[in-house]
Amino acid sequence: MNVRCHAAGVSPTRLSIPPTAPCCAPLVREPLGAEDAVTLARTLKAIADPARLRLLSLIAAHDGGEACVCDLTEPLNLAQPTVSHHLKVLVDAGLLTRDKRGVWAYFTLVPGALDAVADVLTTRAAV
Amino acid sequence: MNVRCHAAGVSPTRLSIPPTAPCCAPLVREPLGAEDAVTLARTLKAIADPARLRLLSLIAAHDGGEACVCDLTEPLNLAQPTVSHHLKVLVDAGLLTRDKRGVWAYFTLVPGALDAVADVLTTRAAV
DNA sequence: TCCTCGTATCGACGGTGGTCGATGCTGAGC
DNA sequence: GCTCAGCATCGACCACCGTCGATACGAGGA
Repeated sequence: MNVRCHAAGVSPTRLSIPPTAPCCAPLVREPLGAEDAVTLARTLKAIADPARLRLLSLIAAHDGGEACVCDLTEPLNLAQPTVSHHLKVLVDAGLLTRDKRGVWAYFTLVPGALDAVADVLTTRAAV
Repeated sequence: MNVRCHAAGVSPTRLSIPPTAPCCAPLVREPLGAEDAVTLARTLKAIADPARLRLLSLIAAHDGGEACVCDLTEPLNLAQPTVSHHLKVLVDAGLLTRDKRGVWAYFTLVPGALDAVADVLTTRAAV
């Protein structure tokens, strides 16, 4: 039903995004400052929702690592405004990029964004 | 002011806790199921708060990797019931352990709990 | 026993967040 | 021009969450 979304098949413009550093130093190395805590919490709040976690997962697993809203509404069983709202939250958090091509809006994971969050949470020594 | 908290100096009982696996497979490998998403989101919601992030950080950086409520109230500039509430949330999420010795309650990071969350978020190949 | 201290629980308040229907906007096609 | 499809925004509703004062509980000491 959503096949035609990708039938358009415009060649995607690959933009190189510098790996985002959402915050600060590893959580367990030194006491977290108040401001850093707010910043990191803001990013984590964006991920800490079942719908948004599934959105990230669905987009990552989708063909080409990108998906439009019409691909995501059905598997999440949510209304279109709700999905659009969640996607906006993820974009504002720097975890997704929106690429509007024609009528469709394609969303892609920002490379390194999730990893940066994971690094802050890791208690093991960094690579 | 809080020095006497640790003046008691009871030898801590080191309990070996099996590394907790909060959820599931890496987020970006395969579409996340609805139930797994709820589970993971519950854990992330516990971390996605400035006060709780600082609590985790303060406890990790504290002497012996443990701290009591009286150590945490002042640096967070929060009332004691609020700190106690946040600690309860973290304990319920499996991120902290409460060890009540006498009048004081000592909190410790659950080893591997944060790492498990980080692993799910990581997009890189696991070690 | 009574008192004190550290902590947990309760109740209430205000703020925030997830959800949806209705509506507006913008390309694509006729 | 008009219409339609895909998406964003708005407004409203309801639930949940963070915070605090008041209070209860339990252990230690006088």
